[in-house]
Amino acid sequence: MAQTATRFSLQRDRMLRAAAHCFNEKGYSGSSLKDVADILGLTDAALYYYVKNKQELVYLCYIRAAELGRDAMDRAEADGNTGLEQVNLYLRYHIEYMVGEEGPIAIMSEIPSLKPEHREEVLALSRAHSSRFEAMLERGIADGSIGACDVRMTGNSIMGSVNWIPKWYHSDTGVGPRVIEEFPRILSGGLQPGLS
Amino acid sequence: MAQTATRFSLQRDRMLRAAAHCFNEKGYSGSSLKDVADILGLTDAALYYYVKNKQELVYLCYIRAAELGRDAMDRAEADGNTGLEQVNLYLRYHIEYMVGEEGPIAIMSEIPSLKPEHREEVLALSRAHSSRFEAMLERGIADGSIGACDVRMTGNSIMGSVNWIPKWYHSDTGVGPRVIEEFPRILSGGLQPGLS
DNA sequence: AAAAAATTTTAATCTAGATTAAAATAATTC
DNA sequence: GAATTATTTTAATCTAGATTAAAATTTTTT
Repeated sequence: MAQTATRFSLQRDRMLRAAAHCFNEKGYSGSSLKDVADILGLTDAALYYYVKNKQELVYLCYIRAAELGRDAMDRAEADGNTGLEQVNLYLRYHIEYMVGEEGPIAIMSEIPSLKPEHREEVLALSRAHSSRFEAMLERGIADGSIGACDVRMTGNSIMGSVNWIPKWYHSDTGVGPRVIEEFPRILSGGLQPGLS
Repeated sequence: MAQTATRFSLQRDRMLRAAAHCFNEKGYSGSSLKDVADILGLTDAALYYYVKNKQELVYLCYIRAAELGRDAMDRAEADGNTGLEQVNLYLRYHIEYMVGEEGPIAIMSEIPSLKPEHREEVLALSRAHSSRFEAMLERGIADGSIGACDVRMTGNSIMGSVNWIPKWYHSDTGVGPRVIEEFPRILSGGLQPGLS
């Protein structure tokens, strides 16, 4: 999965996680390169050794986010049998990435402000991800593990919920890593009583 | 609800909606005052007649968002009987605001980059809103309309989903206003089959 | 441990876009 | 319709923070 980890690629990866942290916290504009550099104990200028400019930094964060999302999806499809199982596994794996060692993962909230080529590329990845998720839902409907629903909207709804996690999850505040267990249940189980 | 609508307050309201549109679309940084002004057919400098600076513009957008959210909550508590009914009504009302005449409503994604006083004020409103929603869930658990769950996390989960709506909802693309009907059902119904 | 390559810093610039002040126009009041 | 008040524009500034180039340091290679 990871191409031979050189000093360079490792440091760059740390950088992407630091950037994701800042962007999730204070937004793209709100985060200066100095904010990111501070986390790494570097000077802002040093970041330019790893990326061409700030634009590219967000872009790379988004690519990284897309890759991890895809990875979670791949694993879920491999490991789950029914559509519902796959959905639950996907959620679990993706959330594990978000709140675990690999995290934080950047929220793709500013795709429109990327430059055209980058925007198109990220959008394509993002759409592909949504499509795969919708396909999972359809699979579940077909095999009877999921009730009939508008997969487009259900997908949007669940993905939105997932995307927002970094906004309220901070390992420090009481919530802790039980998200990993709870979250898939909440989303796929709904609020109905008597089903737990 | 609306204090006597003067020319000034009407124009300012238009301005807040234009700003919300830009911010939701391209983020705070990504949106220049010129972007906002263009929507209104004004010059960027003209905006300063209505707000002190860009900071205050976001701040006001967030206050407006909080007020509309509170309003939806008030109405839901008044109109619904069981906890589940209230939750569903709240979702419906809030989403109606988002996608209807009052919309768009700014996504509060950059609270941390507000200046301290503003940040505290908005955070307080935001927390109050979450608390009320959690209280609704507890009410539902108590009256048996909602199954036992971690209200904190369930609240975060559902609110996240709602907050993300403006990211994918655009009246132009196929989705259309059926969100209003579908969304509450998806969130409170979950994916289980045989319950529709 | 000297030489070469990789990484980081220092110290400038450079720039988009926020902000301001004064002038111009439009709306309202008398 | 003249005077007053409200709104908008024009034309400058002003500034944070991105970017760059050259020098300094650290790491790796031989």
